[in-house]
Amino acid sequence: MQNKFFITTTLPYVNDKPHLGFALEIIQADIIARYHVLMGDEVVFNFGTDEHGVKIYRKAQEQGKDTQAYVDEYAAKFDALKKGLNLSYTNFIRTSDPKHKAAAQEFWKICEKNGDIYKQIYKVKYCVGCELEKTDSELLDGKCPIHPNMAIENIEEENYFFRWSKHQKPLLDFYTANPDFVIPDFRFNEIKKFVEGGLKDFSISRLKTKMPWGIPVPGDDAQVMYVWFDALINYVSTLGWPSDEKRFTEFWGTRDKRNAVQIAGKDNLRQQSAMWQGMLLSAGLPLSKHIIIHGFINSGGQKMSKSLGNVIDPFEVVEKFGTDALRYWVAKEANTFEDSDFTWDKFKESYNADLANGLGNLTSRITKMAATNLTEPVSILVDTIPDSFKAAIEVFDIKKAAGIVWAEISTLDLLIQETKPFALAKTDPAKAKDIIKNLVIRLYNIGRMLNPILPETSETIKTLIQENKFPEKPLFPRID
RNA sequence: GCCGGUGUAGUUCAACGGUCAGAACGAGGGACUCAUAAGCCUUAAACGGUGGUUCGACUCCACCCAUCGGCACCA
Repeated sequence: MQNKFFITTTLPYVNDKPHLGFALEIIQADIIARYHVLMGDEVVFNFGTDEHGVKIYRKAQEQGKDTQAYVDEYAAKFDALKKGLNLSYTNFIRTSDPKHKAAAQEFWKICEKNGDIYKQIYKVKYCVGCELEKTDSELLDGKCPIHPNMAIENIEEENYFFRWSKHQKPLLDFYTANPDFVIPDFRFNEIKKFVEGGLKDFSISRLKTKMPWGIPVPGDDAQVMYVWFDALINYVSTLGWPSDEKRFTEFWGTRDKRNAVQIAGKDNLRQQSAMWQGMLLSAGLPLSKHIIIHGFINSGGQKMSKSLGNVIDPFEVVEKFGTDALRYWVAKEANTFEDSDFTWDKFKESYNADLANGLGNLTSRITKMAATNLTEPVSILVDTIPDSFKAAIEVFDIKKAAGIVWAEISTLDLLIQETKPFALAKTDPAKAKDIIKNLVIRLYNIGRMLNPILPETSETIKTLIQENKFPEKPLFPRID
């Protein structure tokens, strides 16, 4: 039976255009998803947009737009990533989708029935100057840093709470029983420590009068769901839960065979690996299989920020150097689990070394020798992907997998140098042909390994080999 | 403040209680030419600091310095 594979990114919040950090996440997910397709699995790869919440509501009002029109516009921008980054996602879910809304309400009802949702007075600190609610961590000596001479008001409102505290023990037991639940391990330690420290129930609704843009709480017209509660449910609503039980079970898995792989940034560690899992426990659904946590991308050693002017736009990379150049950077140069640093200079250096001088040049020299010396295309009988490559991707270590591909590229360059087929062609054509055929086969296998990482380049290489042609133009021209 | 991580060549990363601490990129030199002045060979280049444990530490311990992250409602 065909293996089912499910992977999802987090849903970006639609208050800004896609940035390089999110491109990293979705390209990583895409590489993993494409790998599983290559291995013959049936894959659901989920992505979409998180469209509720007060920030979005305000932003739409600022721009004088209807909220739905505003989110439609942003959803389209994010969906454009598919083409720009050559993504293979199968599902694009929007939290404003009626099916998602219905799923969120059903999820709520189950949690409520199981005694995990209750009403309580919720105290919020409010800065009159900002006209915003503030958290303790945002305050300096109990005052708003922007308006230090204005008093912070304490507002009380009645909200629904989720009984997270009840699930502390089950969560910890689950963590212990599944030592590879969160990847990498240092993030797992972080969340374990956090949960061990005790879980405080969190608020999962807001007054509709204050925040009209949200999913109505079942049975209470005065309240809407807080975005977190609503948004996390997309991971199951995208699979048709609760109505399509078969599909849900196949891809999300069961308690005995959990199947859902989630990828998220380090700022999402808690939400994905503790809050969401607590919600799943409450709803009686299987937990996720893996939560993969990636780092952030800095630029020149500093956080990207508009004021520093060091923000890197992923589309600019794509426009200048192509989609595969960006995908290459994410896979081979960026750290898979730790923070990474992007600068144009370093990008160009590695592009020249690995894509122009490495992969591109190797493809040219081998296909040129093949086209010159072989009368017909080499027939590829077996497709071989090294076990080490498979092992790396199966533990989501994309950078390691990419390293294996580039090690093979170096090996072939060296092999050409040592066996000199270009010289042998003049003295011993038969032997030269054998060597060239072998090089072509090994190049083909590089192309196959590149299928998940650089889909377009992979296809180009395979086509050149199948047609016994060489590239008219360099695959990756050098950058000066 | 509390907890945790990190600190190795110009840069990004490895490794190990004990042969000259590895690699890649970058830099210098060389021979070649199938290829995108690419590839190959080659040279130079590093263990944050102070003590301690040990026959012996980059690797273990203590302290110091530097740096990063977490410490709950921030999507």
